[in-house]
Amino acid sequence: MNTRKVRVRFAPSPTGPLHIGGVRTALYNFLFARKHGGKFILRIEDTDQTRFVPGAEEYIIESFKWCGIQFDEGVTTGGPYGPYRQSERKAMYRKYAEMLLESGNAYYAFDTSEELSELRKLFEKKKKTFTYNAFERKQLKNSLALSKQEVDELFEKKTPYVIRFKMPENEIIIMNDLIREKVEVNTSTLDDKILFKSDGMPTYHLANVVDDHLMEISHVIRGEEWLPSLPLHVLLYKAFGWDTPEFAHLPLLLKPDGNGKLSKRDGDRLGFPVFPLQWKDPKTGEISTGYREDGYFPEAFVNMLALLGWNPGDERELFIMEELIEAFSIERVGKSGSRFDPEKAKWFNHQYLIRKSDEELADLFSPILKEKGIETSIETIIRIISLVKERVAFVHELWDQSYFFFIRPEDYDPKTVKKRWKTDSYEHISRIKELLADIDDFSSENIEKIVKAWIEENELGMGAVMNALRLVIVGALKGPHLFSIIELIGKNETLARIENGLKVLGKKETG
RNA sequence: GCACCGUUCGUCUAGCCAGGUCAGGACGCCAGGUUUUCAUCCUGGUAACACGGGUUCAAAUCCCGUACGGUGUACCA
Repeated sequence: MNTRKVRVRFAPSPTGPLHIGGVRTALYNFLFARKHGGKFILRIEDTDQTRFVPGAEEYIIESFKWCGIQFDEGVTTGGPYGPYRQSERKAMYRKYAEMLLESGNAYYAFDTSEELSELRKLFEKKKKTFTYNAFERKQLKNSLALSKQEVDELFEKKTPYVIRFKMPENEIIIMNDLIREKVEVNTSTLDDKILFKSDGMPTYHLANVVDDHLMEISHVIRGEEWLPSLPLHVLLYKAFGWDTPEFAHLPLLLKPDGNGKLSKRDGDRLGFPVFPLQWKDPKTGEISTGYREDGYFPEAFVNMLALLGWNPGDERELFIMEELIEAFSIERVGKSGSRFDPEKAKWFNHQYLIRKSDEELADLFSPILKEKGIETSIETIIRIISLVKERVAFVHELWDQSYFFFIRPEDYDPKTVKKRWKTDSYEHISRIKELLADIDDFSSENIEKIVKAWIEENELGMGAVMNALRLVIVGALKGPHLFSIIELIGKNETLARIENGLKVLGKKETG
């Protein structure tokens, strides 16, 4: 490893919402930077004007803010290496392309996109692949094949041109990757990539290498989809005479089922988000849900992503950001793609939820209650949450576990009625009603003591009586400790519910 | 097609570099326990070294091949 100051970057293209794979790449960069006391930079790679999507950059920035991933330099914060948006750096790239032209590492090419795609089709018919390489470039329209006079003529006629990298022939390039170790490739299998487009913009390859150098990036940590262009990048550094940074190519996130990498479609199909935040497509108006909107805590989301492809080497699974920074190392990132598992994502959220204080959860749950038209004190909400929070993975699921604290049952689960409302249930519950009416200390413990004593005195089955009582109080056989519910809803409500239950359920005739 | 990368329970993974473990953990699933119910929780169980060769006393671990999968192959990033 080199001993340079650690400077890493995340360099998204603002072509849409950030996919969770991208978030993970950024996260690993962030963790790596923090771990080594380095800097983390956000650079926007918007060299393709045709694919620019309004709102995408803002979306990316907001996503990281939500995740707690902070940048030390970049479009948001500025910094000494700016500008951090490639469209604003446009003027400088040409110079670098020319340096390559002068050193003989690049050349002009005048072939049009149409001509090239014709060629590709032609080759395909012959079951071959067209590659713009050392062999083919001799018969194409470029400054290597054409005479100086022909080239000058083309320039005079203002013929559009691109600048291509002159890929050397039959050289073995040996590269090192922090995750994959040695990677070898023969340059003859590569092509003369375009570095500079006819619209005056650099392609990714040129802009990326130039900016990484200028911004003194020490480690390039990016997705595995870039591994095939690593030799080009290494050759580019060499052609410029620059030191190469260290490289680490992260494995991809795969679909939960079937083959291939995780895509937006999988989320729609299987019902889980693939984006951190909700995204509305500005063109179609289509809305894709996000982890934030689905009720995930950012800590849980980050924790889940961190463990997808990386592990600490011991058996810990729950990490807050500080702990991730402490434990992270690029060497412990796996080599193979990870299937995304929505079930485990929920489990992580559950873990974070049960660790939150009742007060904090109450603050989050209050607006949901308000929306349902429930008016109650925050103290009550806190007490209810303490009773039910272990049962849920998301704040919004709290309602399903607690609505009966607020709403008197109107109907009773028919299956339970059939099974638990027995011949003498009416009698028993009527007696309990009288019993409860006389209790002054309406605490869970006291009520429980009295009711249980009564059941024992009368030698009745605990299950039979308690289930019937639960049925009239809750409306179904579910929920936390029954006496806690009774205490919370209070004496008046309890008696009213029992009365209503008796009225609706009535006496069951012996059948 | 070609190039590169990869392959341990259904899933995330430990173990591989420095060969010797009943191949460990977590999610899920199943069973039992706890409980007045449901859920939680606890305990237990389920289940994997892609295949074939080699090297070796000994291979998940080292080597070779095959299969399968992924990515790339744009004037996209």
